[in-house]
Amino acid sequence: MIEPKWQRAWDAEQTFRAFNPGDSVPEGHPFGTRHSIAGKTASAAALPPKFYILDMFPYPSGAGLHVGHPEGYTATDILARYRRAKGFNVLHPMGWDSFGLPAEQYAVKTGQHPRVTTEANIANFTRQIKSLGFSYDWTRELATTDPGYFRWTQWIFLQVYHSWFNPETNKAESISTLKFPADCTTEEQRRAYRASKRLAYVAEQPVWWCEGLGTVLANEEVVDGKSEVGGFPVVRKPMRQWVLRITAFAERLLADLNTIEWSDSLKEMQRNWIGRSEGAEVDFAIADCGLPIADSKIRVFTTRPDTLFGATYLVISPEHKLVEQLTTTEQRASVEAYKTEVAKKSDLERTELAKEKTGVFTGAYAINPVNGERIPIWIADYVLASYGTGAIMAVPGHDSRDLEFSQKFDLPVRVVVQAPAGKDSIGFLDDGVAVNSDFLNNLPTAEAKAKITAWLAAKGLGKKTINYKLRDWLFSRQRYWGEPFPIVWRRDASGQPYHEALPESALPLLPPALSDYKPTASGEPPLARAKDWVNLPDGAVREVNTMPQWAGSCWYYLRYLDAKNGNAFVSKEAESYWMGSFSTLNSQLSTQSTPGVDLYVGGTEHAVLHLLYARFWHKVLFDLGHVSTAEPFFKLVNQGLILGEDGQKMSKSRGNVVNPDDVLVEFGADAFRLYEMFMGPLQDTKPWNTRGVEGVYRFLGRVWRLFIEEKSETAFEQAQTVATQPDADLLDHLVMNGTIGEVAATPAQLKALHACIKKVTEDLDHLRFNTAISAMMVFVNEANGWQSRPFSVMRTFLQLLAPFAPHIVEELWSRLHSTFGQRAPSLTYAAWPSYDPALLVESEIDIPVSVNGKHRDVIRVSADADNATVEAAARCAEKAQPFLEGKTVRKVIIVPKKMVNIVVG
RNA sequence: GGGCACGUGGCGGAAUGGCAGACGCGCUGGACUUAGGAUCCAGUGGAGAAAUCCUUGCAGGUUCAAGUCCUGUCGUGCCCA
Repeated sequence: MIEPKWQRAWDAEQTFRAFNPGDSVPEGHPFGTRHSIAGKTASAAALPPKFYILDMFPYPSGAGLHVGHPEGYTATDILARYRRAKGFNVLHPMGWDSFGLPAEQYAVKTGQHPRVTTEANIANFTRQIKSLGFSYDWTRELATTDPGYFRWTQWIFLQVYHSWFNPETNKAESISTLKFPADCTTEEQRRAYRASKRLAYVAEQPVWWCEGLGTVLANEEVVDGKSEVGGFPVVRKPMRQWVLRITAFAERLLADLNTIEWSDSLKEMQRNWIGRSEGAEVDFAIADCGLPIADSKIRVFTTRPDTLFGATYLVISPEHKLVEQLTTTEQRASVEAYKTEVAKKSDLERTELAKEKTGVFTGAYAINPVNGERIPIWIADYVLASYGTGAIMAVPGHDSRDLEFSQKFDLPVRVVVQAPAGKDSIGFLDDGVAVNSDFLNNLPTAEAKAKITAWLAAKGLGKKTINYKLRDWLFSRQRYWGEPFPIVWRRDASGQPYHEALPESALPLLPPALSDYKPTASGEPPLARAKDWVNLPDGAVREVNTMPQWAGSCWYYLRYLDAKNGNAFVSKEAESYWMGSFSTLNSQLSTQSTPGVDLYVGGTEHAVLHLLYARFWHKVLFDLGHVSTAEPFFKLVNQGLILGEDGQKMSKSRGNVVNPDDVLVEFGADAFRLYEMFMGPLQDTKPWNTRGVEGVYRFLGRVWRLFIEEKSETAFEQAQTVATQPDADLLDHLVMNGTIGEVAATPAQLKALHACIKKVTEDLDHLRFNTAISAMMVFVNEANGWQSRPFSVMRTFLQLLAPFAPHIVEELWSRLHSTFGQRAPSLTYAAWPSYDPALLVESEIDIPVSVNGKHRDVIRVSADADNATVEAAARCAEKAQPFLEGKTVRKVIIVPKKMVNIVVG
């Protein structure tokens, strides 16, 4: 009853609305009152420092919220409320990542438009989230499926499309700054040249093709080489796809990790994903054996050019473009058979899961450039076409995969790196000393690398190269429920197709209405079914792929800044206020705002892809001058997973899923929030325990009874039982606890309060919610024993609890003030209490006494006692005597106010 | 196989190198009560009657002092191969 009452009050007042520069603040809004701008237009200078605290927005699934979602949301909500009380202008928004596969699959099955499903799910999520009392500014709510939103997703795609990466400036620039090479003279050539340089380009990329279903499948739809639906075989097949040139930004994505406050493990994951490795490209000539390409070369990438003398064969990927020409007549059949086999496997199966190496000899030979040796060329699936040059030199002596392969196929192994004494040189992977390597002999690995690289470069046989594991971003999907590309295809004079961007005025480009959401029989995406939509009157044909779900989530944090803007994805003023560097105004505040999103909280499942893609788009927007920071998220925290009561991951099949709705019915939102935070550190994985909820529920009960007379509580409950429906008037039965009065606080009471203020404040600054709550429990346990409870002390305590349990505190706060004839000020914008260190000082302190490091006794001394006094007291400590008798004191260590250690011999 | 993180009561978890186990759950006893699965009070790492001894996965090391720092080892989790 209390919770809906206050949720309605917050809604009516728009308590948590964040104001942009230029907004007019309504008369009487508590934020305006606090900062003296009520009834005025808020200029950036008049607004207090900003604090942007962001949750990863959810995909509104049909299953509704589970207890994992609100963990992060509760943490951010507590911090948002805390920051408001500290005087910041807090931006704390929520929205929906609403494009996605489940709604589309449901549409395929039932014919129901995904928008209908999506809207119903959003309504359910909204209800659930609102019932938890989170202080979101709902005026900024957004959904990626809203045309007013994806219009700008499409617009940003056009910015990417119209840009190229200039290696000289190391930045994205407008395609108009791209200079054409001299031999680009015709319009067709220039168009093709630009197309080859754009940040959004078209390429043939391997995708899962399922003949049985006549469609392309996503990775997660393929299980054990078969389609998840129907169990039909699938193969990898190259298809025309849109790709974004994220690899051009690899170096900056790597370097700028050093400018942001993310956990080390998260940064490490991003670094691993980008996978920078320094090495060399080396050209191997193909030995003349009657093949038509005797003058061609095979270029390999290696991180260990120093082992070149140990290369005893080459391996190229089965998809390598020279395979066809290299294969001899005798080997053709086995090579073809192998290629068919490999086409069924994913990259993961080929590299990580492969227990046994497979491969086939092509029949061809290459020449090792350092020693002229003829070495065989094999194809094997452990070499991927997409990494490096799609070919490697195999050094079985010093590479574990090459070693395995050579053992299986009986290929020669040569040691070229000497392992330190005691270790076997065969299979030695670390740095050592070069041997059997002619002019590299006796050089340590690092020097050998440098020397051979220089040697290769001088001879024109190779060069130093930096390679990244990061691939360009495959950006098109063969789906209905995603953003259509604002792109059309035309044909030039010679009949060659080319792509062209739609003008901005054509946005938003809406998907066509369909009655059937399946891909077409010929394997084209569902959009191809809408012939009227696809074929334009002037003969142009629309792109029928759609964007991936990542597109909408790549920039949503920017749209929140100015969610209703119809003229721009975000206004300059809003962007620079919320994302820009902190202002020097209001410098009296100890904690400054940071550039970008001040705090971003979400699960680890997005540690790589979402965060990398969003950083990439942000950098493009930054280069093009649309945003003012190079990085979007300054500080990022991953909340830990919440497991089921059985300690297992929550899942429907295990039947251990906890539904927040059920917990709310029994214990209420405040207890739920409090428990989510009390379970343990935010970042840790921890199991749910319903008994624990009862614990914090009892705590809230104790808080309630500190303030409310127990007899009136009983009267209220009886009236409630009689009442036919919940009625807020019943709350009038409640009477304030008579122990609370406007009396002076005793030193002990002040000390309890100020110790609590100190602990809660410091813990909130470090995201230590669990210990903050325990500090409040300590306070309540103590206040429970007080005969007289001063109004001022109890009032301040409520402020500390308010961010955690806002509903019950609002109720107590308003009752407390009205009981003492005061009008309750806004709890949300009441200034956060500060503590007085002087009140925490003890006149006498307990100091532990150890003998030889073992704890023996505790002495009580005056807090300002000097070392000599403390030592004298320690030597007399009763329980220490048996350990001192008959011994010589060699040394006495005194850490002032901490401890005494007597060393005896 | 490599990298990173983490191992503390029956459980979740606290501890700037300085009294290990805060706070909560559970458990034990008591009070109040028609009732207690409400509330309040007391106790609760292990052994022991007690003094006292033992105790932070295991084995070493540094230090006056180690859950905390270092080395090795075992186990768990995550990421990468």
